[in-house]
Amino acid sequence: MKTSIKTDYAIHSLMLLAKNNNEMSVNELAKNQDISKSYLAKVMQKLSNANIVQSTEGKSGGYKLTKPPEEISLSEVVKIMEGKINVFECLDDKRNCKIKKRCKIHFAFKNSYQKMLKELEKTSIKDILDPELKKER
Amino acid sequence: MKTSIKTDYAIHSLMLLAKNNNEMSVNELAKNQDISKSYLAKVMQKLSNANIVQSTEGKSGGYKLTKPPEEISLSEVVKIMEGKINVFECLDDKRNCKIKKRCKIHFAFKNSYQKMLKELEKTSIKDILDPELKKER
DNA sequence: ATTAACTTAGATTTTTATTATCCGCGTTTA
DNA sequence: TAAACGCGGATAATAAAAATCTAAGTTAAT
Repeated sequence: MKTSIKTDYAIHSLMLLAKNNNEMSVNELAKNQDISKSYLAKVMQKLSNANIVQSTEGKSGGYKLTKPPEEISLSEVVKIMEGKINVFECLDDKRNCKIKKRCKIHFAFKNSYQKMLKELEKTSIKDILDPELKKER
Repeated sequence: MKTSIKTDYAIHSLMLLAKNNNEMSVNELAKNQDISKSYLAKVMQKLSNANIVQSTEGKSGGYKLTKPPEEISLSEVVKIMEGKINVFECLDDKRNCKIKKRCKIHFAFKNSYQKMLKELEKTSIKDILDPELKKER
């Protein structure tokens, strides 16, 4: 059980946008992280659709945050990037669990996932903007 | 982000063992759930190695619980079946995150996963043994 | 003692999901 | 009007998960 690399890309891209007050293009973001540009483009699209970043099209376009980094929690990012999550198999429709609504396994896993998100709410993009690096210089 | 089907198989098998006080073979367990026998065999092996069930070999062998179902939490099962979990990609070594120990992302995700497990500790195999079915009859 | 039903463990294959790439289009700036 | 960008769909490559296969060792009954 792990998060997709998309969540990783998203978090690090948001961090870059937070550091750089300016707009950044996918190209810049990808180069900065040394990752696939076209894949990152998808990630940025998702963030854009979720209104966590704003895009400007055309030449010299790019992305910028729609709100200050302290207002973007990891929970929010995870929810956007991981999409509809089925922490327990039973939660999606592969096994046709007939008592889904009353299923206690379902209930327990759903709750536990909520607790996870709740914990992630405590940390914002600003919080993780490595202040330790500054200290070390 | 979701748990593997192995966790699903494990939980349901433990439930079956809890209901059936007797030993059950992989064959019986698989038929009962209508799933792959040889794959379930792997799952049961893991549970056996983790000492959550006990196996007896040879003809008329099978598995039984090593402790009462109220003492087996979903947290325990998840930990066994999902193995070393990387809720955040950064936690494993794909990206060579140099500051792992001090990384705040790492820290946040680790914590959130702990919260998830803690919540799952509250529910035991006994708890999910569908008492609602009994009520409805 | 031999057979049948079982667990164990490794190796291999199949299937599915994730990650990455590609392409054509619409938009903006120089 | 060309260059640099975002958008979104389609497709390909890769990796991981799930399933299957095989051979061995164990026990109980015949």
